[in-house]
Amino acid sequence: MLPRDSAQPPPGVGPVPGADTRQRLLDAAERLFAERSYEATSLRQVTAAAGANLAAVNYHFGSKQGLFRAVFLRRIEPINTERMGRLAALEAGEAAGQPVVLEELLRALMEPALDLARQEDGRWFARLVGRAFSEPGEHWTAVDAEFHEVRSAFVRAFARSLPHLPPTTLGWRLFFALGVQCVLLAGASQHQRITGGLAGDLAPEVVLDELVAFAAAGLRAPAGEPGT
Amino acid sequence: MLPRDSAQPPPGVGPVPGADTRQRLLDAAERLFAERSYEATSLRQVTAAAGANLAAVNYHFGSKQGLFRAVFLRRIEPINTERMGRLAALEAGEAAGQPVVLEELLRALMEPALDLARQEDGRWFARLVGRAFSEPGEHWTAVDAEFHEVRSAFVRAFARSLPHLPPTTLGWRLFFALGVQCVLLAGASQHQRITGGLAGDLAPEVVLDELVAFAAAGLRAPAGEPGT
DNA sequence: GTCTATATCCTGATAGAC
DNA sequence: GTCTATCAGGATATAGAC
Repeated sequence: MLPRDSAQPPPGVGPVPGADTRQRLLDAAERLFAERSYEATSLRQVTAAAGANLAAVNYHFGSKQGLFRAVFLRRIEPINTERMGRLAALEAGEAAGQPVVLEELLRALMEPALDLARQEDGRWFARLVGRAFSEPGEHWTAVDAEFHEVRSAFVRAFARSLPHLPPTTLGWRLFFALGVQCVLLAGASQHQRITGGLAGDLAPEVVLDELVAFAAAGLRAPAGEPGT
Repeated sequence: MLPRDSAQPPPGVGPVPGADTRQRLLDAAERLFAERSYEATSLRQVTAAAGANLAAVNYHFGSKQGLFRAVFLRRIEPINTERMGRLAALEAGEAAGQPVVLEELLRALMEPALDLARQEDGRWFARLVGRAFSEPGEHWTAVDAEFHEVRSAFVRAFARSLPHLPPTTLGWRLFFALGVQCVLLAGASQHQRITGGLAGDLAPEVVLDELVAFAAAGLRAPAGEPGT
């Protein structure tokens, strides 16, 4: 009997004097899960930051994992929809005889997520989702299915775009390319520390260009590089 | 008055019937911190896995963070020593007129850590250290200083090896290159899931080659890639 | 829908006997 | 060095009044 996705108060009513508890819980949890981590964040911290009651979490989301799942689904669904739309557009052109340029495929995959990172209300989520790659925990495996469709569709598209690569090589390079994207999402704010302050800040649009250029060059690297 | 690094029982005595509690605690904590996470691991789980008493953690390491720090330092110091040694060798050749090849610089940085990942007793630590890049938490900032020396030495070497790159571009690309390494350390076991089973398993030596080839190509990508 | 109050359990840390 | 026992507090989750 949880009001999962139902019964928002009628729109256009104005400030809604305190009715959007659900929304405020999602916002607060998103920020805290990103800033600390899922395990390090307590429901007490979430409800305090949201100005809500402790019991509200269980009422609206059933459990802490349910809260995490809701935080995650709220933002990943639009992103994945946009990714699939862009991929479909590229594939339509491909069917019409226009071969897909690797850089455009990378942008179709990465730009929707990186766009979020530069919007004020999406920065926390970007940091959070960047850790999906490497952070262990049940909260992640419980939402892993949301990646499947996009992942396999893009893997197929990359395989068509790089037909000369042996499958195992392609697999590892895609792993690297997806990994760089996640690392950027998770840690862009730390890059100054990591590179020893070598680079100044870069405008976010330029960072996307850098990311795409780096990943494309890596994917296109000559195969069979000799060792030491 | 903690026996931080003192008084191991005399070597050559044999099984040491139960005297190496400290070592067993480090091993158990390393595995659990890597498998779950620092926050998700309780000291009770650690001591149970180590066959030790709960109070032993506080006796040997002072606190949970002290335990983490000890787990970390035990392995990172030899790795960083080897990295600096290899870098010094490359720089000696450089001073003698032999320019440093980018791939060799990358191998000097990455091979010591990836070697660990393929040794039975280093696999857990590899997974753990791979998350240093993106995982938040005080336990990480408390050991961050251990990276400084190696980081800045290699950043300078990369800058000399890629003199044509503007500093900001170099900064981002190094961020990406270091990020790919961490992603591989943290998630090599997950790469099958992520790439949709496209790639079979690859022998670890070959993975290093793939990583170096990918990162080198990314670092050398033509600058000023045009946007969409 | 929102609240108070509470149940149940686990957390890191410590005191002090052996 | 290792143990038992325990402290003080925080964790998730729920029951039930309003």
